[in-house]
Amino acid sequence: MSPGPAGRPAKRLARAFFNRPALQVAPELLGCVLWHDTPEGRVAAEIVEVEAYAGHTDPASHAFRGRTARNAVMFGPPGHAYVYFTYGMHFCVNLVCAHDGPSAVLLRAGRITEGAALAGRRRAAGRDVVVPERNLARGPATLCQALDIDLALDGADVCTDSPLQVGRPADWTAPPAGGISAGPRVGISQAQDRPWRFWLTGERHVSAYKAAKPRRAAAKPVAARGRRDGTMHR
DNA sequence: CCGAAGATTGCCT
DNA sequence: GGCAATCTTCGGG
Repeated sequence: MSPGPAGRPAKRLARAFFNRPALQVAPELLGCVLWHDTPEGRVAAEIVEVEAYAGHTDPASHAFRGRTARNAVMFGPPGHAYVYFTYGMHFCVNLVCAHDGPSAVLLRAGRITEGAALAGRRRAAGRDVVVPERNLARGPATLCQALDIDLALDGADVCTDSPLQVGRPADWTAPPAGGISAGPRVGISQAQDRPWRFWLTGERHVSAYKAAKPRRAAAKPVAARGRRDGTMHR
């Protein structure tokens, strides 16, 4: 038993919990609590929305095309955090599942249960705004910002002592009282038909669904490409 | 080496 | 609803 967030004792999830297919683990993470201890304090969140990503059989998975420097953690043992950087400014966090995948569960949204003031400061990030409680961790990148999760935690073992922990509250039940919903994953352009996104039905902290929309290619500059010396060509 | 897309977010119209 | 921001990663030539 590890000390969970104040007022809501949580038992740390064992490695065996993660040593299963992501599709099986994903819905069971709903209602569990993720927390990150930093010098500033602790921020904890109840997980309300997740997505499962399989390995070789899932074109939407980062691991689909094999191991690279970025996704290396997904190819390692279960129970570790796979954190990646995307869109030039955002982080997303996954929990690695069964080794024979590789597979992982993306944590998409949470309800802050401890450290809301700190989370709010991080989310405001210098802007002169007050982030509504509902939006503190409503989306994979905002969840990471609220909990200060970045590449320093890539590979962190959440099943042993690490600043990042995941626990199951003492009052956790499966299925949750309100039920679980499933639907297509957000923001992907491959395998959009697989209903591998899971969320707590009716939970207000679940992110708003946005279908993947291909971005128009950036307009090419009028100046010719491939010539930096001003040479014109036709 | 270069180009294009990306498991997104937030501001603007 | 459209799209800019911002840069890493990856695949193709």
